[in-house]
Amino acid sequence: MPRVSRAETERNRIAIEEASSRLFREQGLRVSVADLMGAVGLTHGGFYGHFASKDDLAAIACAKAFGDSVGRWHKRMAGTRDHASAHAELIEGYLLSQNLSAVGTGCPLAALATDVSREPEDKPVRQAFLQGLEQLVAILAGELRDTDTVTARETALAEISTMVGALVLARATKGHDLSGEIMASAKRHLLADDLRAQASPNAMP
Amino acid sequence: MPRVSRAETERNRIAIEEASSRLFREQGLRVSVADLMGAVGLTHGGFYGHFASKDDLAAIACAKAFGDSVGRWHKRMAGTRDHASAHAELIEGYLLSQNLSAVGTGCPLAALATDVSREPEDKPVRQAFLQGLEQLVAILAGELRDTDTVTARETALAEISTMVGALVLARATKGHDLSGEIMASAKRHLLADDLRAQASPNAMP
DNA sequence: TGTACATCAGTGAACGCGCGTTCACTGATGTAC
DNA sequence: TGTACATCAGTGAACGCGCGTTCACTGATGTAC
Repeated sequence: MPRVSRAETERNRIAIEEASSRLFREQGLRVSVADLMGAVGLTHGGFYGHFASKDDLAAIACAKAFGDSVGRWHKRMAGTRDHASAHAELIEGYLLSQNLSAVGTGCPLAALATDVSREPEDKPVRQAFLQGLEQLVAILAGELRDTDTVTARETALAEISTMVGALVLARATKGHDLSGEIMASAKRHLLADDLRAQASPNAMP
Repeated sequence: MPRVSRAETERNRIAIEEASSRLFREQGLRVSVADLMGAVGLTHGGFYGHFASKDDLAAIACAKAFGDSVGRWHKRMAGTRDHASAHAELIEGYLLSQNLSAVGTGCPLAALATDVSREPEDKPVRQAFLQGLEQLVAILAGELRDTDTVTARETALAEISTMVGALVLARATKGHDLSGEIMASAKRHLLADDLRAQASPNAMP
């Protein structure tokens, strides 16, 4: 039954983007167009009525995944009393053990970084990834009141590296004790840094 | 010209393993059997004379990649005066900017973690990855003389998470300023921790 | 050392399958009157 | 509001291609005498 209403078409487009955002994170950018369309109950042929190419959708889906993360990070910080506790909340929320399995709804940095690094430089998904990473870095740095913004950014970059590395390694070793050890160790070290920062003169808001 | 000598056959097998170890890291576990064989000048049909399956070779190639890393880590530490400088050497050697491009000869943790995490639990490459990671953790923890071995292991796990995350994110943003910033920030934070550890009572060897 | 023959490493066609993208087609939606 | 018709979202076959694995075959290597 072809030719659906305009409202239905728009809903389909959004559904494809959402399903792709999830499936790309779960299975990588190699998921087939047929699988992406099938996930919302459509066939592959209609894909090009919505998107110029699979590469185009990859960039859109990647940006959408970062948008979800930004929203989740803001929501987590909403209930906190100060910058220090907001910062700790972000770290603890990121290194929750349940995030191990939640690849499709989880952080696109951990899910897509390696896939993106293997994409040619001109692919649009690289730009989406770069901008998404910058957004998350800015949020985390915003909760760090170090000596200056340069130091805050550097610290945020190092901390995000730790969080992403821990999640990626813990996922690769899922089912073994090491997996949980990695998550716990990363969390403990990041929060210990927090305590040191709070103890230092310019640490409090 | 089929049927080569036994010595030649053995050399071919080793060449396939070495090429695979490199190609899997560069392009992921999805590299085709034909490409792997083609990389050493053979055709795809002969593959199953050497290996039971592509999954089998993936585990062998992964283990080989970790073996290379272990060798490189030991070589780096060889010229150092004490545990603290050996530890710093490992961090600096890992976060060299030239490692950004050297995916095929670089650390399998950064190159393969996401691919491995997407493999089913029973695939042999997961075991090879787990054992390889444990080897690298043991080496790094061995250079950390914290209060006890448990703390050393925890610190090593957090540090390796930082190193892997930084390399993975820097590769995904290659060509942009952010890429170098990530590597530099991770290195600086890890080495700053080193100084704190050296200043603490049980830090020196 | 020389000969006859068994072995088996590597070849390339074939298996059934899936890939990204294109396109003629269908028929319900949207619109002009 | 009702009718006629143009639009176009989605379908499914088709394009050329590549996938992992199998297998009959080839002919140089290895071995038994």
